[in-house]
Amino acid sequence: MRTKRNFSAKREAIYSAIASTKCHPSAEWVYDVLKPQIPGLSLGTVYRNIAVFKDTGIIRSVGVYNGQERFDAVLTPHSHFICTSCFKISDIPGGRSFADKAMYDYVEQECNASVSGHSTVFYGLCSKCRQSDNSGISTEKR
Amino acid sequence: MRTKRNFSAKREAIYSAIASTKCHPSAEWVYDVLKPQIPGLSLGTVYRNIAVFKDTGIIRSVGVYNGQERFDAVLTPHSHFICTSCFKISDIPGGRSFADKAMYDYVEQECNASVSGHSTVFYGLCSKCRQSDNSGISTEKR
DNA sequence: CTAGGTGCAAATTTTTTGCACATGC
DNA sequence: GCATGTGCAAAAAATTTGCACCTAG
Repeated sequence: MRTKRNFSAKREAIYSAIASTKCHPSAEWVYDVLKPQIPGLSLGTVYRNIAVFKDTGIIRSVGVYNGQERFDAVLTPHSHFICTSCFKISDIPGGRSFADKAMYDYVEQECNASVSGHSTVFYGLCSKCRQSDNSGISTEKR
Repeated sequence: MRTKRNFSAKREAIYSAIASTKCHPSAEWVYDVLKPQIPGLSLGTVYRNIAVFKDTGIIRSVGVYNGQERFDAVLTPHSHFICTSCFKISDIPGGRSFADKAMYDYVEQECNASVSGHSTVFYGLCSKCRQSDNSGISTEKR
């Protein structure tokens, strides 16, 4: 019954590409990174395996930014900072989650819902984008 | 110089459709709602006007869920609850923002960035989806 | 042999855009 | 007349999917 987590070599490679970077990659990023090493790799396979990982729960979606969904293999609670110019996503150190059980209870009561998670995202300009100061150019769309 | 905020009748209608609902609509929702009243309305116009509103800052994106970007005309700080099954988005009453100036400072230091905003999203199952209990079916994709 | 995994290309879906026309001032 | 707004349809872009094949066990 194999490793129980990853199966084929490609699946393994796709997961480990996601897990071994801090950039919270998109499917295309994974494909672009792996394609040189694994010439016989197709984008569809990347998407299909990412779907498997999401279902399994071994990766999470960080959200869709600039038209691409971004993923994270780190499952411990943490928050993100997202640059609105280059869409770089960074982890916020310290592992603060910005909401405790009391807040979950509050939301459950107020919304009459069952809350299973939350996410806090800070946005602004990363250091690089502040320097190259694209002030007038505005945040690119797609 | 007209009203200075909204111009054409269609633009006005599009903005007010967004502003007068609590559902945090998508472009398509706006189109579907307005189309019967304004038969000569095209989806492209809805998208173009929404882009104008975002640039102007009179609406904000709540994020992309289930493949569609959702918008909010309420600009005061507040958090959202999102049902992972039906993608209904609700405001969380109380206007809590879950992050203060101290946190902004912390993130700015740690990430070496300039932070201009943040958003907190709780997710789970809304009351309706809990009842119709789709437990096994998992959260639909597109 | 069987099931799962994959390449490939076509299809879907959402959003953007080019162009010609309309409208208000 | 001019700038802005718009319909329409085509284009883009990201993602999903059908199908045939292939390979490990």
